[in-house]
Parts: sequence; C-alpha cells; structure tokens
Amino acid sequence: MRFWLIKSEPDVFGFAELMRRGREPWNGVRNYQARNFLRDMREGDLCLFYHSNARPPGVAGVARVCRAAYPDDLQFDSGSSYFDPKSDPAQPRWSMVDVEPLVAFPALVTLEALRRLPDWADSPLTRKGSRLSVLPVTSEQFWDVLDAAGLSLEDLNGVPA
DNA sequence: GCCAACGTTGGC
DNA sequence: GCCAACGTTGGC
Repeated sequence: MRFWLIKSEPDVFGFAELMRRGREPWNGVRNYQARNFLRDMREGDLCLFYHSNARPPGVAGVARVCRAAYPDDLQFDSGSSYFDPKSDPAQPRWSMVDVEPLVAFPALVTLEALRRLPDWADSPLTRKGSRLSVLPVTSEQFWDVLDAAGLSLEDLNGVPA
C-alpha cells in the first residue's frame, strides 16, 4: 500500500462533498507529472485529501483509491473545460482514479502545521511555488499527519496494519 | 531546440 | 486581489 496527497479546492469539491457522494472519479488532472502519479495508484492506496486555495489550506481527511487509473472521460467531452481536442480516443492522454472517503479529520491539519513537521520540510507541497496536484507521500509523512489530526491506525476503518 | 509570451496555480 | 512560480505553446 502506498500513500498520496491529492489537492482539491473546497469551493469546487471539498472533503465533505466526497463524504456525501461516497465515491467520486478524480478527474480533470491535466498535468503530466500528476497524471503519471495517478497511473501509479493502486486500489487500496491511501490519499491525504488536501484543501488548496482555501483559508486556511490543509488536509481535511483521508480517502482511499477504490479504482485504479482508467481514461478520464472529460477529455473527450467538448462541452467540458477539461476537454482536450488533441487526445486520441485510441490512446487517451489523461487518466483518472476513483476515490472514496475513509475518515474526516476532527480538525483541518493546516499547511502551517505541516510545515512544522520535520518529514514535510522537503515535500513538493511545502516548497514554494509548487503546483503539483497529485504527489506521493512517504509513510512517515502520512502517519505524521494522522498523528497531528489526533488519529491512529484504528481510526482507519478496515485498513490493514 | 530555443525562448518569450501567456495562462494557471495557489499562498498570502 | 496580488503576484511569484511554474508549465505549455508556438514562432523562429
């Protein structure tokens, strides 16, 4: 099992919305590096759900990958802002995964709090100017954040140790 | 293949 | 709303 961080703007789609829906395709990623990380995801991987462009920004909860990468349908939808006319249906350029909510944090673990965690000092997330919307995190980084949220493995329902 | 112009991200 | 940082585009 691997760990990731995925960004979303809460004004557009926040963790609470994921809780309401129960499951959601993680579409609209249009950056090659982020796409490649999506393609590395496996069912069961855990994702820190990060609220960007928010006041304050931070991690709102944990989601689980419930379907590995498959073609993002919005790339072929000419009415979508994520439409990509250069994408070949025979070899789709963009991918998405499905995620489901696992646990909502009692309180946001803010970016400011993340910056104080030693394991997060050299992350693309905390580095100035980084815009990567899907990134791998180490298990140390993941459990640091869980700890900062006041949670532990037992709170991650059904996740094997 | 270079690089200037442009659009977007995202913290503040 | 500002603007720094970054990725992409397209002329040459």
